[in-house]
Amino acid sequence: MAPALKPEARSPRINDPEKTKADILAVATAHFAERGLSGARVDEIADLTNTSKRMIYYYFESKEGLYQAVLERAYKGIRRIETEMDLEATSPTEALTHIVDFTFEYHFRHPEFTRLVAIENVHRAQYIRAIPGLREHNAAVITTLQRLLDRGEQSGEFRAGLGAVQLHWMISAFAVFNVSNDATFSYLFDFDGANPEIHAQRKAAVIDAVLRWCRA
Amino acid sequence: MAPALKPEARSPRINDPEKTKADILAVATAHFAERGLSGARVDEIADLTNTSKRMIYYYFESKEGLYQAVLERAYKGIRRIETEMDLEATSPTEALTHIVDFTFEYHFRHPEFTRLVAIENVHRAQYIRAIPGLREHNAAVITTLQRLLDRGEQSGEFRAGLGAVQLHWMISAFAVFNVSNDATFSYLFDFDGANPEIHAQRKAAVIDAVLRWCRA
Amino acid sequence: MAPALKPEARSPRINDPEKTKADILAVATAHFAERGLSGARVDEIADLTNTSKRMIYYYFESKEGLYQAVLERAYKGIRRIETEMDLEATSPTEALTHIVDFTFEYHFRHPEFTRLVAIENVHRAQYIRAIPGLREHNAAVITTLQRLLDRGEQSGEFRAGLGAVQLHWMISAFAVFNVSNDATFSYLFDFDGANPEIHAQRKAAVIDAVLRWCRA
Amino acid sequence: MAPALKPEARSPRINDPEKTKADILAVATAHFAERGLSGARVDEIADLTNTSKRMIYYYFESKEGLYQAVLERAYKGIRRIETEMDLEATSPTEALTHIVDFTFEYHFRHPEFTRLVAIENVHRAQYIRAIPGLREHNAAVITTLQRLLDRGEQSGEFRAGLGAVQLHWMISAFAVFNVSNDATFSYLFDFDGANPEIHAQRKAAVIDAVLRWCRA
DNA sequence: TATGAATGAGCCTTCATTCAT
DNA sequence: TATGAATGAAGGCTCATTCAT
Repeated sequence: MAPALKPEARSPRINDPEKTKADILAVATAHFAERGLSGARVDEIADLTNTSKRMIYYYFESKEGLYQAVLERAYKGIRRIETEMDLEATSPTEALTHIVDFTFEYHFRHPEFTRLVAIENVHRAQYIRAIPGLREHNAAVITTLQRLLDRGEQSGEFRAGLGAVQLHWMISAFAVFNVSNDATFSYLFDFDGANPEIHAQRKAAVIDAVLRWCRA
Repeated sequence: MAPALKPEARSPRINDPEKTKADILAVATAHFAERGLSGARVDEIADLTNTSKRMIYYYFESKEGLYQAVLERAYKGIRRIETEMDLEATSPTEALTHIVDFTFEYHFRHPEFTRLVAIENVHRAQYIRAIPGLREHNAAVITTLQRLLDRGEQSGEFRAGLGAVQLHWMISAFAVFNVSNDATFSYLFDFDGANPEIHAQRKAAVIDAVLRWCRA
Repeated sequence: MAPALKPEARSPRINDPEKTKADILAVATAHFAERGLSGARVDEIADLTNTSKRMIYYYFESKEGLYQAVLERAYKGIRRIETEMDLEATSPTEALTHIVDFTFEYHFRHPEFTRLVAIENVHRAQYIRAIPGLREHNAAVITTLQRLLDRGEQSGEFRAGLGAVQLHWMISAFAVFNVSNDATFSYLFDFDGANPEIHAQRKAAVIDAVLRWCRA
Repeated sequence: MAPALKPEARSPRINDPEKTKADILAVATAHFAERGLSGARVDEIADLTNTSKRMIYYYFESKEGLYQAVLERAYKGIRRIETEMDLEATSPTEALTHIVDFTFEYHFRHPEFTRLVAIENVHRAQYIRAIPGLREHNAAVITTLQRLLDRGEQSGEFRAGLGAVQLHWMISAFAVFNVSNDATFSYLFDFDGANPEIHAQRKAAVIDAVLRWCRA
């Protein structure tokens, strides 16, 4: 009988489910963000992982299951941070400035998230529908903004009749487009969004635009 | 015995290169916009065509060649119409309103174009680089906007120091995001961008935001 | 009605059957010799031709028909020159030297012919069987050699019992192997057969070997 | 109801990498030798195998990768046997006789090897360049022959000034040509190399020719 | 829990050849 | 005689997934 190989001689064996899953998710997030759902390759993801391809199927059942898990984790990221913002302490204008700044920066610093959202839109939001609790959370964002608009209206800083959803839409448009369309835009207009100076200018313009839209 | 099929009933033999190419391009545009580059299937495109799969390779050499041709045609569409706008005849404010309105509507009515741009961004603008003359045209858009900003500054309607590229960026952000992220946004916020009323409101808000950003 | 294009404006039109065929054959010879029968591409041959692909089928019926025509022309080349040799005028040893020298040089200077023969052997001599009169000619070569061996035996220069076919086989082995296996041999032994000095030495060795084999 | 197939009756699942690879290599060797690189069909090879086409790509990556592996294995065959010859024990003449005989027979009994070499030459030795250690081994053959020539010169059996590479070239020419050009030669001269009597005669002539060339 | 081996279905592409003019 | 357009069949290769251990 052939003697069994010593564990040390074999490829690293993790044997910690949570770690294994986290490892796969991290790799898959980068890969899906880079290549899209159909462009991604399960083999490539597995190769970049500390585990084998089989484990992907063991934990996530299918390529699409993995993609869904990736989406879920990505949305959890922005959710967690959003809820940490303290907006009540400052003036409405300051709070709004903070929100726009934060949103813009978050997308800029998490391009994988922004790209995943773009990819998910190519698939007509087919997969986020399976993520539980997602809509509920986002309702919370709207509530927050509505409260802010109300406060601003009362203080006389903001004009009346503004919709919280429309405001969120506007802020999102800027934050998302900045990342998701940077490739074509910076190519077509020699206007590199990754350049720190341009980034700062653009963010200032965006904050300015939102404030002007809200101001009384 | 089965009677011989009439020529018209058989798989049509076109023998008109332009027609054949146009047919393929039309089908491919819809298909790529729907599925993305990697998600698209050459077989499916061919099946929806009046010709065979072989002709796709005859005229476009590869799946990517076809995709590039689709992109080129799509960009030509918005280019042609843009150059037809007469902006000199009206006041700066009216002209700007017209531009924003038009851009917003164009993307809304040509979701395939907008989706193709999103898809191309997933691929880091890799394929539009091969389209000749694209950047030159877009430089023209900037020139047009700059002239408009200048006129507005002289007439006292617009404030000084605004950048034409930044303005174009802003308008594009709204027009593109409105279509490309509609799936996730309308799902998450029950806010259907295809609804005519919502569409009108949103367009008004967008025009408003741009004008307020420019106004002196 | 669209006016007909002037002849000058179109791609060169030969309209001389013999010239067209010769053009195709020349291109095809080089191509088949380079790539083999299955490796050759009708499209590539057509592209290198002054005519169109359709003409290949018009004159040669099929890829294999063209290949056969190429083989036939190649064999005609060596046949014509062989019959021009005057071997009767000189001594048997001189005549044999001349034959070996000539055969060795002919193959060396017509590598396409030698390569075509190698390719035809890969196909188990399947296509030369269709060339009329080929075997008859080669019988002539044997007759010539037999006469030479007889003369040599009578003059006492050559030993008795040598077979003309075996002699031809030997000479052919050297002449053919020198070209057809040069690629592997020169790679494996750093022994470039195309180098003039090596070529001369090798030819001398070959002539020497044949003469020693025949000598009484 | 149809009874379930016994495992043995189903498409065999080997699960033994070495066996699977060996199976593929054996089939592919015969197929490539028969059809050439471009003429070979991966599907056909797969069909003759105990595994599926997919496994060919699993182990050999591509058709060319398989072809390379086939070449490597074929060259290893002749290498192994060559090194087993004991040449030091006998007289130079006997040793040389043995080498020529052995080489001639080896090629004759392994026509696939000889044909593969011919095919590789059609491809200008493009693929053997990737086989590691091949040239080093062949250098060994030359060393062996040189030692033999030296011994023969000292014993007075061989003449001086003979080159080992040229000697190897000559022996190879006979051994290779005998197989690789048998199809055309035996067709053209009604001289079937596979006939045992002719084979024996020819081998004798070849040994004779080589010895006469070397003899003092 | 973990893995290397194995696979069927299907994808992109190419090829020799023919049709319409 | 000549040509560009068109094509069915097949070829090489890849993919997500499952099996045996």
